[in-house]
Amino acid sequence: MATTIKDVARVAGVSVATVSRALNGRANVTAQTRERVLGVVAQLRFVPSSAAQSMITRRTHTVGALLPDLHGDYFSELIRGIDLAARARGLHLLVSSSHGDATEAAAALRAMNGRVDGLLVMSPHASADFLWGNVPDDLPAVLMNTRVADGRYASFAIDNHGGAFAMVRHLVERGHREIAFVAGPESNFEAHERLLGFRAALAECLPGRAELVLQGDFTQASGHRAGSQVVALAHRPSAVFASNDMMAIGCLAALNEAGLQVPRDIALAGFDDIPIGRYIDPPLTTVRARITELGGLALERLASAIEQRDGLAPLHQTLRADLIVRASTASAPASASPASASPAGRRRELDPSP
Amino acid sequence: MATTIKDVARVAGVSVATVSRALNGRANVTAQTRERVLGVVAQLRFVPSSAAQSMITRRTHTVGALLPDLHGDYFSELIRGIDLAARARGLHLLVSSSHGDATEAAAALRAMNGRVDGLLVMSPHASADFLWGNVPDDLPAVLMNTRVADGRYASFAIDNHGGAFAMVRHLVERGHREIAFVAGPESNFEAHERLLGFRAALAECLPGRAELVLQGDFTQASGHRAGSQVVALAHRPSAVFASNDMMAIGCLAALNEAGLQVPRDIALAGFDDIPIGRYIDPPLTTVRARITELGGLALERLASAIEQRDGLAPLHQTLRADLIVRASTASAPASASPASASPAGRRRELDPSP
DNA sequence: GCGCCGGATGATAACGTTTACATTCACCCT
DNA sequence: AGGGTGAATGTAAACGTTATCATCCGGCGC
Repeated sequence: MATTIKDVARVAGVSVATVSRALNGRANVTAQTRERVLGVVAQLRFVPSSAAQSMITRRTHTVGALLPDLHGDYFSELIRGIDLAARARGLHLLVSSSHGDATEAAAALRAMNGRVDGLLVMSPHASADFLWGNVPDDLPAVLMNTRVADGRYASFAIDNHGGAFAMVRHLVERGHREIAFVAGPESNFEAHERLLGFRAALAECLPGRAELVLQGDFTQASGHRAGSQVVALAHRPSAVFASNDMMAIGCLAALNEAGLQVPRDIALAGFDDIPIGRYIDPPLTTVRARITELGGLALERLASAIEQRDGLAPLHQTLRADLIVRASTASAPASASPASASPAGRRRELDPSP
Repeated sequence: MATTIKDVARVAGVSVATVSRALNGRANVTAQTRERVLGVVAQLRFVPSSAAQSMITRRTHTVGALLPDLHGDYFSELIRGIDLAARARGLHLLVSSSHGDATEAAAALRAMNGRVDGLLVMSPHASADFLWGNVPDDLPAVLMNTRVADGRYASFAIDNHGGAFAMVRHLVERGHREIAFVAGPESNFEAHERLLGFRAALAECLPGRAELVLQGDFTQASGHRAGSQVVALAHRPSAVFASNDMMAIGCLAALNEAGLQVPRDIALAGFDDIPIGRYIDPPLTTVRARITELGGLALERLASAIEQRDGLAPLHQTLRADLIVRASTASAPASASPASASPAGRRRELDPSP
């Protein structure tokens, strides 16, 4: 039987109201009384029941994060960004992930109801209807990397399209004309955007070329398979652009196993800029998706939506995705004329930030 | 103003007690009544207030996880293991991490009070006193990879000592006589255990040799620094054993930059078996720390402690850490005689599991 | 035919806070 | 001097559930 505010009141010789006021730092309590109360609180090791508190204040000081998965550096960084921001705001973080289908995601969403003051949603299942059906109207929510763009929710996204576009342009500038693209899972919004960016760039930079798209699912294993497929092609492309770093790394392994050297024999690029990317050999050219920042921004946004219920405008913000050129696309292919050595306005590997 | 159980009762024309019974699947409710109630519940989109529920039942159906950090694959896998097991048990997961010092960790611990039914603790600050002072006596807790071994809490740990020992033995069998060890942060319990395992193996397999220990902090960057130090050594060791994979990968980059080839010029080994390890070039010999499993087991254990309050015996369980031999330690150093080609009882890279 | 039994349901008291409102009391102003 | 003022504190009503006990009612045994 845990100690309650009544025990504190009794021992301190005051009423429960005074204890509550002293604890919550209300003004109208004598310094002397407050001190006595706080002393008793410490002595009894009293901790207010957050259930009772949130029942009456309707605040849980907790936000929920609905994630599709937890595999790999990507989500680890995302959670880290969210957690950091949440801690700074004094909010707790309830995570829920690994739900295979929409039904499971809906159940997870519903189960969070009442436990959280707001919701951070990153889910391939997050259609507008889905959210509307499972999130109470008055619960603030912020979307991350989803296709939902109606006016109801604020949302943040990486510029997947622009990033993919920039990467293709970079490869073309390096002299590549045959670029294989390793796609992510078809149902995934980000994967789709990256594919569209690839296509758009292809249409603009290499008009008329047939596109070479290999199917992957964002896992290293699928990248490895794609790499093997590339090796087996009769007419081998001079560059492979994997739509995330994990697949690029899997692909690299397959290429190496086949005796191909990157970038001498074939160029390789990824997407995300996961920390590991700069430590593999060769360091991976990629697109920096600032995922930690994405998580942090989304949480900040959610926090202010929670604080001032009236609600800010449900703005959609896209985070720039910068091209990071490293050694894996270093030299032009033998068949092509060397491109300009160092295009301006391109980011080199200078910054020490993770 | 959310709908409450009273609204449901009013609309369904029954008492709140009956609604509660119908919702909780109690036996003594007519099928007809239950159906009507459930119909109204669906119609009103009623969701019970978990605050009110947990206030009276004293159950939150939530467990808290206190982690030291969230960087990298290690924690990502740990959280995944915990989340998977929690979902299977119908428990929610409240994560808290990134607390630099003991004071912050204590605050995090205290803030979880009342929000969770149990605690999963992995913290370098988790001394016995620390826990005793900040965790209520009646709150079940399970420790992971900590030095606390008194009888109060159940705990799980990776066999860091045994894993490090096995790795050194493997390297010695491969003919290595000069093995550099890249240590983790000094305050970290796991890092310490791995160092002790290294020392013990050295004492047994290469008695009389001076040990070569480089300081690291489990980050890739520190591994890179250690690699540079190794390169600069007048008398270069024939193998580097980094006490986690991330440092090994950083180290690999430094070795490559210096023109050294692994394993031809120098052997390299890590610890943890993070997923990325098998996709780098060369694939990394390492020790498999089954972290996902660790998280899952710890949660299972906590869940049963929560269910039957009487409390199981506070047993301590150590998870075997298997040696995984890959290419990064493939060939014997030029100076040594080739060891037996394939020592029995050693694990080869066969299994497809992550 | 009457009392009893047991299953369904209702009324209501918890649970531990916060907060609106009431009370007390010292002090000050006219 | 007397009433008004305002700060400190107390009282009690919420909050939305669950659980305990009471009540009701039909059926059944004697």
